[in-house]
Amino acid sequence: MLTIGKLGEAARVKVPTIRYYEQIGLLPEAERSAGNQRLYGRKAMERLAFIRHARDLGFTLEAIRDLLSLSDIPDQSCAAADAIARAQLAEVESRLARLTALKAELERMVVQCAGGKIADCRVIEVLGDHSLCATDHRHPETELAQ
Amino acid sequence: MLTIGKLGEAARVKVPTIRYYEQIGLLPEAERSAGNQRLYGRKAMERLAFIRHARDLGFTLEAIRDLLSLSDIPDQSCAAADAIARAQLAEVESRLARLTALKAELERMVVQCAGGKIADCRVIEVLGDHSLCATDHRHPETELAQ
DNA sequence: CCTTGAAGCTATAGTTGCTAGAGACATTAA
DNA sequence: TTAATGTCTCTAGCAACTATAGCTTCAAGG
Ligand SMILES: [Zn+2]
Ligand SMILES: [Zn+2]
Ligand SMILES: [Zn+2]
Ligand SMILES: [Zn+2]
Repeated sequence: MLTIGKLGEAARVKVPTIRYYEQIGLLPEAERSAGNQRLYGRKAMERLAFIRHARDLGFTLEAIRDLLSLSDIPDQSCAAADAIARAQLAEVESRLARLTALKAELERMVVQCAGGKIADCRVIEVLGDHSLCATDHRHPETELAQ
Repeated sequence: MLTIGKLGEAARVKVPTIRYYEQIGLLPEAERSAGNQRLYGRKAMERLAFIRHARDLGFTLEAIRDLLSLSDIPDQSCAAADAIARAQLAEVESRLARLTALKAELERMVVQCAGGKIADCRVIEVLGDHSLCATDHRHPETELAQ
């Protein structure tokens, strides 16, 4: 059995994050030692590794919650799990598209500035006027974090 | 003079967001009508458009605050502004690199799954074991939102 | 002139996914 | 034994908004 610190080390997850996952019900309540400290076995370790890996791949905690529920029913079809992964892929692709446009605009701005005074700075100028942009990079609707 | 609603419409910024920007000091306190409602002129409009455009390009509010301060001193060198833009470009490039790796892993997962039962699902399997991944896509350090 | 509905006001709390602190108890090594 | 580290709970904070509640103000129609 591992203490929370050892578990965090093993899974490369910070201790408060583990407690947070327990608090929101993503990890089950841990066993406790005589002195009330959390103790973890191999199952908890695997579950945490799954969460960590899915987070590294950009899945939200909600998606991970669903994936974990699904993974508990081995006999069921994996269509739902695959759908979550495909949705995540689509999300990543849309962010990629957006970031690619941003990169182009930022490069243009930076390259075009001759580096004189603020009054003539192309960076400031472009930021004040989207019509100087080459692409329409604007926020389409709600695109969230990561 | 525009009411907050008209300003928001014109700049495509939601009304509560405008009030929020004022609250955090990104926009100056607006003039008020006899009935205590905010009124905006062309200068406020331009400032808000600048903020909105910079946000669309992924700049943080902190960076925008600095850019706005700089833009108020037309005689000074634009080196600092250019540096902020270059830092933002670097940030976008690093996010792009990470997302590109994520996309590859997600595609691999989704393609490899034959679509049977959860017990045999490649998506679930890979999420549980990073060593099945082709690249090291893991969170390097602190990479923030957008 | 009056009413109704939309738009505005303030203040507070919620979102996501953590992270940081305070103050108390537990465990471990010297 | 004592000091250092680890763990406990609870609360608050981060970015950048968004949503709600309960009010006041305004513009248009009858
Ligand atoms: Zn410049
Ligand atoms: Zn633009
Ligand atoms: Zn599958
Ligand atoms: Zn992996």
